[in-house]
Amino acid sequence: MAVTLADVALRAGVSITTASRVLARSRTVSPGAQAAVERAATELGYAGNGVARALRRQRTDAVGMVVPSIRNPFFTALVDAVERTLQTTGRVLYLCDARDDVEVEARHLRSLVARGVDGIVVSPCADDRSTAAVVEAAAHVPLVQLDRHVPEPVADWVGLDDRVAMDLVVGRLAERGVRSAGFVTASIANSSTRERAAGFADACARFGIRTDPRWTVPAAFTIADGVDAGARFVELGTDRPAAVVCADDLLAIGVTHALVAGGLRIPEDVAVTGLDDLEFARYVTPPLTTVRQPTTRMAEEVLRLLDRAPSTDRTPGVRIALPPALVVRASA
Amino acid sequence: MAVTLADVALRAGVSITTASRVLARSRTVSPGAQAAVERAATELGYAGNGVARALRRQRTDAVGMVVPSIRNPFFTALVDAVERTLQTTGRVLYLCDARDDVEVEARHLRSLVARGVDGIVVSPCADDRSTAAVVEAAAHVPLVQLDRHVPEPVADWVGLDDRVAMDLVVGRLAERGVRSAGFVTASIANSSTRERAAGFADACARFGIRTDPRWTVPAAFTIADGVDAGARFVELGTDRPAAVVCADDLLAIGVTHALVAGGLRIPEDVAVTGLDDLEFARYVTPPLTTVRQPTTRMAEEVLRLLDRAPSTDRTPGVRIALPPALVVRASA
DNA sequence: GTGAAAGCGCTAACAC
DNA sequence: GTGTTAGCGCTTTCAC
Repeated sequence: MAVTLADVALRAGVSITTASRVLARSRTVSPGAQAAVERAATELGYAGNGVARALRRQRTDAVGMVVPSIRNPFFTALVDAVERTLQTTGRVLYLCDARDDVEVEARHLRSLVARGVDGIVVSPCADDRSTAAVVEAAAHVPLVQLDRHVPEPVADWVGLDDRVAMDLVVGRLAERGVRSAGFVTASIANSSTRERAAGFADACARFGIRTDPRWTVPAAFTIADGVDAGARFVELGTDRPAAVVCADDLLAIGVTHALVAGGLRIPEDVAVTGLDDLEFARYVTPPLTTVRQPTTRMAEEVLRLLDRAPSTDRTPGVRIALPPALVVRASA
Repeated sequence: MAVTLADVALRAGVSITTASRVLARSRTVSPGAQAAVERAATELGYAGNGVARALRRQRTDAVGMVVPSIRNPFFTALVDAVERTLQTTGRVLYLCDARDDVEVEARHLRSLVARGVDGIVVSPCADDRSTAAVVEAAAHVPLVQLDRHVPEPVADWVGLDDRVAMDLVVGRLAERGVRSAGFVTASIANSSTRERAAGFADACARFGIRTDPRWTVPAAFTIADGVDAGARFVELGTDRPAAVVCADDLLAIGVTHALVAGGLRIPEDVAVTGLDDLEFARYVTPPLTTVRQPTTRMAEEVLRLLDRAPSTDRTPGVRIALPPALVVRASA
């Protein structure tokens, strides 16, 4: 059996309460008792029981995070930022990977709630199909959405201003004299894909850039799907647009790969843009012109919202859209 | 306040015990009571309290995992594999990122132990400096090391047969007629770096490939450090080796980038090899020749060891080295 | 088949 | 400053 507070107290010759007080630093204790308890604890290898502690205190000092896919470097960057920020408050982060599956996502959400985390940060993998689970979780514990969000304003959200992002990208293309552009995105319905598609269309209209339904290629947020999409543009021959705007960097990396394989020069024959600014973006050939997401800033805002006292104005559905920054490299 | 079992029982008109039996499916209950409890539970939105449950049952059905860096795609691939395997047993995985910091690693390990996870999977970021924390955690809960391991045989380990991996890579180079090779690795002391360096040296000796201290470049497991290392080889001019063997794919990607930027042709002027077979490895220019780690197999073995009944022969320090597979692409 | 009661290990009143 | 007492919400004997 694991050693308990009672064991420590017994050995130190004090009451359980006193032992608790020194080990949890909750109140001042006489130097003698202090020393005795500490000594007994180390001698016994006392590790504490966080489960009992959590049950009694009704809090765990842990926050849960659920991301659509841990294989997507953008989300790991986000996780990294959240962890780093969280660490300053002495809490730990439990990360769960939904693996792009709403069922798995729902399971993780329920599990985190049941485990009594003090808060949840989630990027719901799919719009409406994620809604029920997010609403359910939000009913039990403070929850804020990061990057993606479900349609209804059931919980706060922090993410990128996708409209501005698309504006920056398309504006850059216009500046280069591009007059026609295609769009590659993930076909799954979620807030990111929707906003970016709409933003792309608007921006093209504004800058007088021609678009065409045949140039809108649905995929998933993976390099492999980007390769497939890129191949489609190669097949198009001279009917292809002067640029391909991608909804994220993974797709752009794949598209780039396929276009180059198809013998096209980037950006001379086709310009390519991404979105995220992954670390890899600068190491592909040619280096990717993209838009950077302010992940650190996002993490800070998310935790600020999460820690908002429940008493203060809990207007649910606060939306914080952070501004992106254009990163010009060689691809466009 | 959250709704408890008592609330459900009250509303269903049964005892707490009966409600518990229905909700935990622990014993058969009369159909009437069964229905009443289930109805009351949904009406009240009962979510259960995993903390109380865990305290009483002395288990959490959760396993913790600590990786050196979530920014390294190899570890996320590993996490993915472990999660996928774990899911089949109905348990959840809590992932912690040590961010290459032994202090953070130790904190996470302690936190997981205190939180009563049923098991821990850890890839210790640094050899000896990780030992104390790993030993401490292993003393409290079943623990197995994955990929990296601390020097002492304090806990089981599952990983790659690094010697064989280096043999495959160097053998491939020899096959191509390479007669001299440099080595780029992370300078931090851990089992992976040590084994791979030794394996490289041995294999070169066996295949009659010349090495040189000046060609051994220490770095960290990042693309950026690979770029720096690659630049060093460019500076070497004609003194450079005919091949650069990298201890992982991130380094190889960076080295490739720098060599190309330096005007060298790969593999004609310099061959480059990696290790891991990240998804990204096939999309760099030129596609990377590397060695694949059997992540799925690793995950299975890790969980098998973790779930070994404590009663059975607990010979600590079982080491399972899985065989790698050479993946030949254009870079070597 | 059902319920009363004990208790997992800890913290927080509340006395002293 | 210290200890006694009463739970946190649940599962599990043990009677009925």
